[in-house]
Amino acid sequence: MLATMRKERADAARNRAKVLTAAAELFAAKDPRTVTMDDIAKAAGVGRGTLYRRYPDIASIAVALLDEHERRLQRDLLEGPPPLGPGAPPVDRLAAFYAAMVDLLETHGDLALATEVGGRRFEVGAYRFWRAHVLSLARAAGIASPDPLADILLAPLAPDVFAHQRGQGLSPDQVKTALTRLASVLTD
Amino acid sequence: MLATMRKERADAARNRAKVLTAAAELFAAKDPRTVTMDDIAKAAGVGRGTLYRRYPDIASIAVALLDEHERRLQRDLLEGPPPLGPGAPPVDRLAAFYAAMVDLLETHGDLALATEVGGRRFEVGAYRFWRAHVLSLARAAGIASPDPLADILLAPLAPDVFAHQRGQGLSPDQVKTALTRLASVLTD
DNA sequence: GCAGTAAGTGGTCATCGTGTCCACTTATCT
DNA sequence: AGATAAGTGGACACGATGACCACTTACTGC
Repeated sequence: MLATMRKERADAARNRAKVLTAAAELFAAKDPRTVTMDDIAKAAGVGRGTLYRRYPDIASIAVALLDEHERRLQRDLLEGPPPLGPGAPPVDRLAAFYAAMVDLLETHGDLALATEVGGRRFEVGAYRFWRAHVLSLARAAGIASPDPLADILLAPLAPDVFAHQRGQGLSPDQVKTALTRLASVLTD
Repeated sequence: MLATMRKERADAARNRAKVLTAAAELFAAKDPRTVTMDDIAKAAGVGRGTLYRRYPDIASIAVALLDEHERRLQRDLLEGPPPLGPGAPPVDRLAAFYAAMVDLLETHGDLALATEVGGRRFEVGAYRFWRAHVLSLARAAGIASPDPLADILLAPLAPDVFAHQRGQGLSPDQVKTALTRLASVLTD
């Protein structure tokens, strides 16, 4: 019952790669929220059916592209060196997390925006991970009821918020500084 | 040049009212983000063209409905009694603003969600007002560069964030408490 | 009152994106 | 080589958008 699983067909793997690179280029080229399934299919040179076989919607494609970058950060948060990883005070760890997320948004903000279509932001796995992390930091800081605070502390990292700030002429460093101040709510 | 302006026709005013009440009911009845122009036109008993004459999109209708409620809060912020209005310390004013916004979201969250379609959240007039208010509070608190902080402090009030928190079982009071803690970043 | 006029009305139309479906092709296993 | 299931891609139906325009109606100045 475990030997019956065929490995992925070679042409399927090739198409998967073509789809992902084509999608990445499209997301980077124009407003990610206006990219359509048809655009990606055409750019990748595959049919729409092929696209829908693996990805139910645009957001899934963007999530697949973001995945590897997010995984690295997630690993660093769990077992990397302080202040990102364990060992530093909660306030510093939160500030470090904020800074890392700003870097992530700065380099892959287009993908992050694309994952937002349909308003599924809170349902993707990554959000739950970030939330669990912030929640544990808040607990470690001795916050009484940290649950409502977790979503509040994550809200400023919403892709559209960051994009808006960048569009207003704010630099990533300015945002990082402001977020570091925000992290101080874990003091007391 | 001022006598040449005709007043609004009686039937137009009647239709405007029919549209607004019908839209309010629809937004309250189902997920506001799934309400369509056709739905509203049908429910109001008018044609689609009539709808588009005054409102370019769904968000405009929701904005029109939210407007009066938001205006009252805006007036209180500018000239109401403390701690909402002038007179109290910035931290307390921010906390009071947060509490008032939670109440607004609790009673009219459906409209707030409807104004978000198309991702125009930062372009509507209300956002600029809230931002200017928070900005002035941050300045009054002696924050060095308050501009990046303003958007960050407003992010937790995004309609979808609040809706998500409510959906997770959090009560308005819990959210208010957490936001009050957040307001303490204006201390120092 | 009574035209004249412009605002208002409502249905139709073209367009676009979505997601499903299915007949056909092709890689992989035996 | 033949069987089999995975994979492919184009066609299709559907739903929503927003523009368009011929018709109607309420206000205007005479």
